[in-house]
Amino acid sequence: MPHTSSPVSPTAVDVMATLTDFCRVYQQDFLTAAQRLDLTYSQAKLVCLLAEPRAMRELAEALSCDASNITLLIDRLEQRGLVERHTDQADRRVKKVVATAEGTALAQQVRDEMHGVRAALETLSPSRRRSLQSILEQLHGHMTTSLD
Amino acid sequence: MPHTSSPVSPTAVDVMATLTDFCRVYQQDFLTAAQRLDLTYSQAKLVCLLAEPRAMRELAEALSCDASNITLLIDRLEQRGLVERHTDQADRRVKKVVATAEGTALAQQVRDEMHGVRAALETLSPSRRRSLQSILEQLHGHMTTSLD
DNA sequence: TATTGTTATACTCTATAACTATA
DNA sequence: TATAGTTATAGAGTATAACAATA
Repeated sequence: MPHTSSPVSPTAVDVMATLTDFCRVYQQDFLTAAQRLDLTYSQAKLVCLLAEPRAMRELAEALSCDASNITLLIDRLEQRGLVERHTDQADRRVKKVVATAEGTALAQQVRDEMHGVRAALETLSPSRRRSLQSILEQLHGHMTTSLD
Repeated sequence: MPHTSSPVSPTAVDVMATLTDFCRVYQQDFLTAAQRLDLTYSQAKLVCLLAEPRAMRELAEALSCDASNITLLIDRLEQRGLVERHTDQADRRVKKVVATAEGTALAQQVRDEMHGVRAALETLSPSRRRSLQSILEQLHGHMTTSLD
C-alpha cells in the first residue's frame, strides 16, 4: 500500500492521498488565520470571495450551502462594516454584496496570516513553484469545467 | 495583479491564490462525496482518519476542535456501527477509537466517490504526477514540522 | 495535581419550508 | 408562474466551563 514517493511514478490514488493530507493542513492554516482575525470559517471564506461584487445566490453556490444561510452570514459581516448590500438596478430582486475598504483589507489580512502555507511555498525553488502552478491550473481547470 | 501563469516564475503569492482555488474545489468534492454517503463533513473526516486506532484527544487535534465535541460525533458514528471505543489498558483514562469493517469500507467509499479530484488527477502525465507528489510532500513536510 | 473523556450550555452553521417582492 | 432574498425552525458543529475517573 504505497503512500510515499517511490522510484516509479505514483498512481492517481497515491497522489490523492498526499493531496488529501495537504488540503487538510491547508484548511487548518486557513481556519487558524480566520480565528486570529475574529472571523468564523464561513465568514472568512465569504470575505475572501468578495474581490468583486456577487449576488447572494452566487455566494451560496460558492459556499455550497442553501441560499437562506447567506442572509445571516452577510448580516453579521454588514454589522461589522465589512460588506454592503446594493440592490441591482438591472434586476431589483438581486442584491449584490460588495466588500468595503475594511472588508477588502481584512481579506488580505487573512491571506497574510496563513503563515504555514506561505512559508512552505517560500521553500520551493522557482522551477518547482512554476511547475506546481501549472499542474494546479490543469487540475483546477479540469475539475471546474467537468462540473458544467 | 498577475493571477495566472506567465513567462517568469510565479511568486509564492501567485501560487497561493491558485492553491486556495484548488483547495476550495477539492473540499467541495469531499463534501459532496460525504453527503452522498449520508455523512456530515466532520463525520466523513473522522471516518477517513481512522485508518488506525486513535484516542479521542488525538481526533480533536486532527479536526482542530475542542475535545468535548468529539464525544457526540463519535457517539453517532458508534450508533451506526462504523466505529467502536476501546479503553486503552496501558492508560485507562484513554479511549481508542477503532473503525469497524463497515467504517473502513465507508472511508474507502468516500475516497472512491471523489470523482472530480480523481478524474482530474488521471489527466496528469506520469511525470507531472510524480512532480506534484514530490512538491506536495515537500510542502506538507515543511508545514507539519514547523508546527512542532 | 494533571489529564482524558464526559456533560451542560450557548452560539454558529446548515437545510427545509413558507413567505415577500420582483420579474 | 418563476426567481432572489428573507424569516422561522430544527438539527448538527463548536467553544467554554464544570465534572468524574484515572494517572
